[in-house]
Formats: sequence, C-alpha cells, structure tokens
Amino acid sequence: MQKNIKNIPDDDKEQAIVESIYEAVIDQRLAPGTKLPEAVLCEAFGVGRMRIRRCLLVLASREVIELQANRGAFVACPTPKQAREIFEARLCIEPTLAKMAAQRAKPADIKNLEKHLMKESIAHNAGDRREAIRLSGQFHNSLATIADNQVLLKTVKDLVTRSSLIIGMFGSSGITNCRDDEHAGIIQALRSADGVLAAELMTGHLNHIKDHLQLDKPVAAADDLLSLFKQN
Amino acid sequence: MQKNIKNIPDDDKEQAIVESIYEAVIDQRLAPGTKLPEAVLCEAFGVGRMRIRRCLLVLASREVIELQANRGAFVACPTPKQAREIFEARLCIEPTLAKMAAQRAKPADIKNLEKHLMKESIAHNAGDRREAIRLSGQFHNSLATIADNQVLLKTVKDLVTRSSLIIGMFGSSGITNCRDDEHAGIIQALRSADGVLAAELMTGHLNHIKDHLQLDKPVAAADDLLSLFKQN
DNA sequence: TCTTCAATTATTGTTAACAATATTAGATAT
DNA sequence: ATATCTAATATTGTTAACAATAATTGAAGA
Repeated sequence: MQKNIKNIPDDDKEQAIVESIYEAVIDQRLAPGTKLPEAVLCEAFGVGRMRIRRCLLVLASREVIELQANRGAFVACPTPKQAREIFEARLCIEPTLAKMAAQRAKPADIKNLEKHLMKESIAHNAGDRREAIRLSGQFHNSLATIADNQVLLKTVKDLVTRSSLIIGMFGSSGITNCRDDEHAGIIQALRSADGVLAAELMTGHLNHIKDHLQLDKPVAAADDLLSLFKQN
Repeated sequence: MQKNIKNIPDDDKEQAIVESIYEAVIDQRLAPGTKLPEAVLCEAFGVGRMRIRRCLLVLASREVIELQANRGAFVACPTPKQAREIFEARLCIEPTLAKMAAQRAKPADIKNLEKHLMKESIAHNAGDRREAIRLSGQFHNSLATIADNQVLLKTVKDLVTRSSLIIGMFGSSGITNCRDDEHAGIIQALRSADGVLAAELMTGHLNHIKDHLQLDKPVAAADDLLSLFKQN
C-alpha cells in the first residue's frame, strides 16, 4: 500500500517564507545589502527562530542572501563579476529554453503568455516600475514552465531573482529593463513554433538587458523590514 | 580599510561535510535511498547535531538528498521524469559551456585535461568503474572551471552529482557511461579552439550517456527502499 | 505461520537557556 | 568637536533537555 510521504513538517510554511523573501527581492522591496535580523523576521512571519534560520540557510545556499559570521543575514550584493557570470549563464540557458518552449507550447500556454504580456504593458504604461520588473521576471519563468522542465525552472528562477538584485545595483534607474515588445516578439515566435527564432530573440533580449547595466557603480542601502512583510 | 569579512563560523567545516557527501554520492558509495541518520553523521564527522542538520538542509535544497518529516534524510531517488529533466538540462547547458571553454582554454588548461584523461583511461582499463565515474564527472566540472563561470560551475556540479544517482538507478551495469574517447574528442576540439565542434561533441556525448539509461527499469518504490538499504 | 495490535525503543523536531560576538552608547582626553 | 577606549546592550551561535513522531519488538489471536 502506498503510504503518503510527508515532507518536513510545516515545510509548506517555510517554503512560503522563502518564497516571500524571493518575491520581495524580485520586486526590489528588499534592496541589496539590507540586513535581515532574525528577530524581525520571526515577528513578521510569526514563527520561531529555528524556522527563520532554516529559511535563511536555504536562501544563502541559493545566493539570494549572504550569511556573515556573528553578524547575520544580508540581501546579496552581486559583484560586477557575478553579474557578468549570471547573465552569461542566462545567455547560456535561456535561448535554448526558449527553443524548447517554442517546440512544446500549447495554445493555452500562448494564451496565458498573451494575458501576461497585457499585464506587463499596463504596468509599464502606468509607470509602475516595480510591478513591471516583477512581471518581466515572471515571463522568463513562464517559458521554463512551458518547457516543462522543473530543473531548468528552478535554475532560471534563481538567476532571474539575482538579476533583480543586479538591476537594483547596476541598472540605469530611468530605463525599463525588460522591454515588453521584445517579450511580444518571443511570444510571436512561440506562436509560430519557430524555436530558432525564439532562441535568437531571447539572446538579443538578454543582451539588451545586460548592455543597459553599468557594472561600475556605487551601492544603495537598507530599508525597514517589519512593515514590508507585516500585511500577512 | 577593508575589513576581513568572515563567513559563518566553521562554515569551512560544514562545507567540507557537504562536499564529502557530494563525493560519496558521485562515487556511488552512497546508493539512492540510503538513509542518513543524524547520529551516524555526527559520529562520522565529529560534529554536533546542529551542524549536521544544516548540512542536510543544504543538500536537500540542492536535491541531492530528500528530507522526510520525522523520518530523516535519504539519498535522493531521481524518478525517470527527473532523470529526463536533468539530462535535458545538461543538454541545454553543457554544449554551450563547452563552446565557452573552447574559446577560453589556455594551454595549461589543455594540459590539465590531458592529464585528467590519462587518469580516466587508467581507471577505465583497470575496470575501476567507481573511479571512472568519478573522474568522468570531474571532467565535466573541469570544463565549467575553464569557462570561468562560477554560476554555471555550481549548476553543472549539481547536475553531474545527480547524474551519478541516475546512473546508479537506471544505468546498465556493464556499460561504462562516459566513454573517455568522447572526452578525448572534446579535448581535441578545445585544443583547436573549435567551439562549435566542442558543442556538437558534447551534445553527442550527453545523448550517448542518456541513451544508455533504462528509464523504464523496474525501480523499487520509496517504501521498499527503506527496507532494502537497512544496514543499521 | 502469519497478522494485528500495543508497548517499547530510537530518531527526529522544537524550545529555551546560555555563550560568544558584534554593535552601540558614553565617558574621557586631546 | 573629534577620536578613542570601555562598558552596556543587542544579536547571533550553540548546547542540552524535552516533545513528538516513527520504527521496532513481542505477544496474542486466528
């Protein structure tokens, strides 16, 4: 008889906390270098210190935060070198991923992407930079989802998250980073199941983002945290 | 003044423990499904339970082991679906990585690879399957090192490690999985700085490995694995 | 002999107290 | 006022005891 194997108890809750911090990083509500004190996070998420510490360790293992001895957790500050490596990794992975997505996209997938694109466009026109960044990251994750590969999805998700940090540190503040018309082009390539075109467009797209970075630029500082997570 | 920022105290030791378990998985000294009791690991590495638990969490976050609620840690048992996704991910990443390596390989890199290949050949001829698997995994990591991209290195390392688990579960026991002559071909491509060829050869190489898997092999259910490996 | 159930044992998960370290605040001196 | 050193505070890291759960054992019954 098949026994129902449970994961770590309240793993769901911890996963939710990790996810919540991921989201905050993607949305740039958590700037690079922000300190994440255990006590504050315990308060914010209403859990014990042990849980928070586990979440922080997972986040550190994904290099979304950095742990310093006896000093605590800080949102990661990617170096220019790391930024180059991350975008190089994205250029290595995502074009092929786009190709895979083009080969596998079902009509429902295309429809979802179109819906997504509209949201992007709205956020963009409304000047909601934060939402625009969030959605455009989500677009890249969506391709991994369509390609139906959990391994690559997780990898891309980490890279996209860290890209948000990079953009936060090295991005020209005035310029939108993911141009939604480029996303539109990729969707069009998926629609016509043109994998090679999708890959080419993705390469160009990532290069555009990368080229708009100023990889020699000073850093920003911290915000207050409790209010950020408090509305649970 | 540049302050010497230390990481988590004895982070080195924990990293060594994690690395040690990685190695054991790669070498197939730890079979899929093997239970990893905290007490045993504490004894083996001479550290407290807290340390071990942190290590296990990191390993779980990399999907090298699986944590089950109130039951403990087990070496991961990749499913056929996961196996396909992992090799698909490798096919997505490593050909491009090989291309990058070909563009960046210095003479010293080539020399190291040749030395490595010789070791592989020796292990292969000696019929030391375990060592052969270990070395051939290391070959793939070496390319990531030559490509000089830490992000991709870490990703590939995880994929190679999990590939060892896959080979352990689905591999035909008689057949060597990484054929060293294919490695030799890739090295030759690097030597002549032919990135496109290196990528093609890598694609073929990974496909060969994948094709030698029997992904519909009767695999013991997770529950049965427990009793299968109970050696305590 | 094989099942089933209960009691025991072993293992994992959590908590709270404590230790170690870093940060802050305050006093003193230049 | 500024800088420096020291004491006080706050935060992180560790430990050990305890709680919760699963695995094992053994007995009873079919």
